[in-house]
Amino acid sequence: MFALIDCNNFYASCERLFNPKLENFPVVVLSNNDGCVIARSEEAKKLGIAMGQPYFEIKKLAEQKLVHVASSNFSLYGDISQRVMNILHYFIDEIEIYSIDEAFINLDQIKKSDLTAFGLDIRKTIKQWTGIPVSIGLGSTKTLAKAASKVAKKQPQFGGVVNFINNPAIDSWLDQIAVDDIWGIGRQYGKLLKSLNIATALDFKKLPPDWIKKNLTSAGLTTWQEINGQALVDFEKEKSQAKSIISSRSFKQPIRELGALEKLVASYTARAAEKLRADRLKAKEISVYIRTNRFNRENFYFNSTKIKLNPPTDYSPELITQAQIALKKIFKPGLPYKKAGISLTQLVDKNCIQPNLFENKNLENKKERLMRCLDKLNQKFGSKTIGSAAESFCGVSFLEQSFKSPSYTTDWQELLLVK
DNA sequence: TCTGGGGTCCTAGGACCC
DNA sequence: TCTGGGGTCCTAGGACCC
Repeated sequence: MFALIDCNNFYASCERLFNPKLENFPVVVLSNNDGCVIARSEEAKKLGIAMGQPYFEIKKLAEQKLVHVASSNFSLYGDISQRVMNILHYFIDEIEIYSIDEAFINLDQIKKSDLTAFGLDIRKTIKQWTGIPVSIGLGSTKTLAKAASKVAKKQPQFGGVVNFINNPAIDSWLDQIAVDDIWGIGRQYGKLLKSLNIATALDFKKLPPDWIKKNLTSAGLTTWQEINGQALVDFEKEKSQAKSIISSRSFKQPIRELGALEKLVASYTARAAEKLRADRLKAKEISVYIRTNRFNRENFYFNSTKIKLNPPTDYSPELITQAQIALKKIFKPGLPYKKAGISLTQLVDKNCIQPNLFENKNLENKKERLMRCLDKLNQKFGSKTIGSAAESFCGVSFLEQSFKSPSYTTDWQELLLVK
């Protein structure tokens, strides 16, 4: 038995915490470069603003309807997320943090007769201690718990907690959940299913498994089994080791010069390398990609290439050197590039690496100490305090964030002032 | 004019082997 | 004219998640 705790409209709710005037007003949060809408308050949803909609499409509406528009403030959201997760830990030892705004708990470890009341208690405490509203769904599988949390979010009469465990009405609720709202059914499968008149989670539940396997592959079959009450997706109490680390950005204005791209790729690589070292991993492979505007079909250019790293490394200068070599291989002069990114793949535990017979132990130790020093300085004095000259630090920002709220809880300079 | 970022998993098909 | 059978491994692309 599982419960899913899901923060409502999380980023929008975070923006409200320190700006209570926004309560009952529409709020949206934008992606990087203030490009797309990535979170909406209930009021904003009611205005018809869609998830992922480009900001320029709703700008007029937002002005007319006094929508509060916020650029994304991930240091704030990350910190509030931690506070919510800490409260869950207060109730229970083991939680599975599924995303920045969601966590599963395994109810088998709860010795309580009334699980719904337990959920209500969690919800009330999170709201009281952080100000963040959450929805909680309980189910005999993770997929059912997810579905229950959707009902909890949409049906206020349940006080934010819906229990599907031993619930005789479960099928009538599944009949009210759109098929593409099921965890594991996305846009493409949703389209396919709807074209066959399979509109709700209940319709999906009744499909023959062979058909699911054939058309939605094995992952789809797992979803079907979970909807039918067979728990296949395990509770994961330990965070699994990362398999890849990605760092990429779109540019507000297109970039044509190789030099500028080199600097950006270097800084993305430095950021990914920092994460790599924080996770005590090394990479066996680095890949780089660049692309032009994907909404301009005629002259679209995308290319990527990868380079093997032997031996595996977490040393920023080496990674940056290789990233720039890769970039030069795929760079075509004169194109208006809109995005570049790098990814580190084939990650291995840094302590489980076959050493090179001819490696210079002394030099390797020096490199490691240099990286440790770099990470410490950047931690203490702020990111990008020091770094590789290849990153330029030229002061040119390619990122636009016109509506960013202060980092109220993570930066001494930006604490909330109280009169 | 303007369109995010960071992940995981599965599968078909192509390369290779004998 | 006609051209086997049984494997493994890798990767690109496509699905999904938040």
